[in-house]
Amino acid sequence: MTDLKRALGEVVEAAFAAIGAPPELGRVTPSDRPDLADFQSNGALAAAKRLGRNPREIATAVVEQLAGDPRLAAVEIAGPGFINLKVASGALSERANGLAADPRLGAETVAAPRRVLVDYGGPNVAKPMHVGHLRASIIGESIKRLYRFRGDEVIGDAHFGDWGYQMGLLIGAVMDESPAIRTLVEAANAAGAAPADLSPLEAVSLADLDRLYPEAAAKGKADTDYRDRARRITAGLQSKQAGYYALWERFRAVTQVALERDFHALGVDFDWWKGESDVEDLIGPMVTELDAMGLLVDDQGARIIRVTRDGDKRELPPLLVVSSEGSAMYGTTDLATILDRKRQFDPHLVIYCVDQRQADHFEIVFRAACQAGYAAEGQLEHVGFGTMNGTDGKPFKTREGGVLKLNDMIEMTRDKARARLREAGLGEDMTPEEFEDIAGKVAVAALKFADLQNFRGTSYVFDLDRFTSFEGKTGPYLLYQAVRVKSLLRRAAAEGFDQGPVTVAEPAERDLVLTLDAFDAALTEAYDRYAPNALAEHAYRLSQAFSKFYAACPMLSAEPVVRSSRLTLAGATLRQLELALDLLGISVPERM
RNA sequence: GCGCCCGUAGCUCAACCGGAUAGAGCAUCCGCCUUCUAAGCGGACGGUUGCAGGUUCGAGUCCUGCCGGGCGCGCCA
Repeated sequence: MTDLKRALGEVVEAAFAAIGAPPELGRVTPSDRPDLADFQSNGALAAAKRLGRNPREIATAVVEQLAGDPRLAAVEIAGPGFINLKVASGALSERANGLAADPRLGAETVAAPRRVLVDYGGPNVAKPMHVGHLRASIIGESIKRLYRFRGDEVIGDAHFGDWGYQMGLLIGAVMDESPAIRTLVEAANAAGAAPADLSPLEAVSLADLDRLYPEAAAKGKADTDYRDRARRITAGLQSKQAGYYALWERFRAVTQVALERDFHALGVDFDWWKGESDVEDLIGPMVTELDAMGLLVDDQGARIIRVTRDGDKRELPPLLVVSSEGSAMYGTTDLATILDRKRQFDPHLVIYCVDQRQADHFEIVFRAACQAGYAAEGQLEHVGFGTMNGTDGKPFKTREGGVLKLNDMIEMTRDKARARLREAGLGEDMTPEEFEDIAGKVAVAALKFADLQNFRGTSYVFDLDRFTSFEGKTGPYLLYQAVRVKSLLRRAAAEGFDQGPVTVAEPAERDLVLTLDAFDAALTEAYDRYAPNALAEHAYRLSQAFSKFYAACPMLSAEPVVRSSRLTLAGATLRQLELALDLLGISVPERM
């Protein structure tokens, strides 16, 4: 089912072709001047330049070709040669009926589905997630849902940071603190078998790890012996010594519980919980293979891959594959992960939803992967995002200056949502469970919509009061609109009112149908540019268009034919809005 | 030093291959609830798109320089 924009585009493109102009110039876009038209084509101006003719003359010739199209109520030339198209009400009604009958509400699927892997979230073992993980989770989840909805086969991978020197540091620190654990780990290492009784490990909590890690990291920097011990432990873990491994598994387990709680609270879930540890065994053979390909170069005692290319504006650092001390580096693991994913899933596209600051790192890794033949040019995409800042414009910190834990942020937002609901006098007739459910949904909507309404590349200011406001361009406003339609439809159903064929008559109805029609264009843009904000914008516009329609066009009290037409519009709006919100990772309660 | 990103209304942000009068929300002011959830709707106010040049019929968008801000620049991840 084609939207009006594209259907009209085809007609105008054909008209351009008919007069000997490049057809692609006939592209139709929503009008910049809604007072004059619904759609416009600017191509006559460009065609005039190419053909050396007068733009208005070309526009006139094109308009003649369009004459008689029943979908067009008016075709006019304005200004220097803009072609303005006004859609006939009949065509709008027909389009509305098509949308209402379409389970996808006008959304197309991609012509050639791909296998796509979305790498997002990026939690670390032993460290609670903090606000920095929020954007990756929100944006990544939305991109995953969007790609899947458009027909691609999509895997979301949390890509756990669960390996390396940091683990060695922590194992040492935990053993220092707990003699019981030290005894257990050392015994298991000596025995070469997993401990029979794991119960002493249960004392290890995420809070302990979170407390110990910064101390251990600091000590490791200052104290050479301490660092060397951590490295030995790391090596022991990597060779899977039973005691270290058992303790590490405990780290993973306690972390995952907290991560799942946070992700669940945000409505984020993954298909894969793979981590750096999963590719550990691949690294040795991969290095051998890279060496055999002749890609590895010895440099200052390390083994590197040079990735500079002709035309680079500056010299990009090489990929450090093996450090001078013989260990694999961050980029090595990333490269091995690319190889692993190729073997496991053979993706056409891997989307890395990671902070923009890692742009250079990914460029280096991607180039190396292409050189090694682990991926083709364009198959690896770093979808970077900006930072979330405090009201002072600097990266967000707590009042004490520390990093805010994600769980605390979610809790703060929930508190705010509860307070807002109570202020509005809502929830008094609800069970505590329902109230909590709604508060949770309002909080998630507030956080996610505040994030996703901005283009991902730009940084934005975190302002909880603004995000949780029920007024204006916020998540709670969108939920309110959706809930209002639900309430209306419930009443209509209770009265036994049916939905029926749409007849577009009022201006508010025209605008609503035109907005509904723009859904696929928003999805396409969001998909092509990895830009959920295009979809967020559409959801907001749809809500606004509906709200105007709601104010201008009474339903329950209207004549039966008008009523059934408007109820169909309301129903289609609700379904498209809920769908758009779902693709943003936002779910709508039944009532508020 | 080199490189990347950013600079749009008082504030927070948009702007679809370069198109008409640069749009929303908040804030401020004025209207609208005995009728479907007013968490809403209508209206007003608010701009030399950091500055200076250039390309173009046309520039927030492309190019050059400058000013201001953020970030990154091999043995952490």
